[in-house]
Amino acid sequence: MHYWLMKSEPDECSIDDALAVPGGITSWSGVRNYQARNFMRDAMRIGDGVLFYHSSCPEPGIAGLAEVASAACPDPSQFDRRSDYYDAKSKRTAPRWIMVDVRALRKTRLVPLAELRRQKALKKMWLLRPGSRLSITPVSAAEWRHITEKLL
DNA sequence: GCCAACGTTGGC
DNA sequence: GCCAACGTTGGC
Repeated sequence: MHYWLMKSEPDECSIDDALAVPGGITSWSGVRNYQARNFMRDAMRIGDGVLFYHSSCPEPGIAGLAEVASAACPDPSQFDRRSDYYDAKSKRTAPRWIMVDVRALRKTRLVPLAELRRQKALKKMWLLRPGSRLSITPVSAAEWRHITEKLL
């Protein structure tokens, strides 16, 4: 069992948007970073806990809880010429990019990035590393417990 | 809108 | 395989 923090721009898909879909299932497509891809491919399992994070917005922070709802599969957007995420170098016989399904579980209060930074217990959280930009980052069990039990 | 930090690309 | 140039991310 692992835990993750996954960033989404609320303009694109907010926690409200994700919860509004029947079943709460969102295809987490569009990841175009190898390290983030490798986390999905190598370490994510169905049922893993997910902190749903709003990024690139007026109030960046944790906005909800979710879970991994599928195994990794090829991300169709890489083959779609009209998609922003089209990758001409990716072949159907050897897809470069993958996605998982994420099931939104509930909205939480918004825990702002600045508040996360103030938590001693979260000092080592990947998200808070200087210069960290990864859209999918691991969360330790201790970090998960601290956030879900003390901050939400 | 700025810009620092990263990641990727491609010439050599 | 190096590394400069370029593109992207994302907080502020």
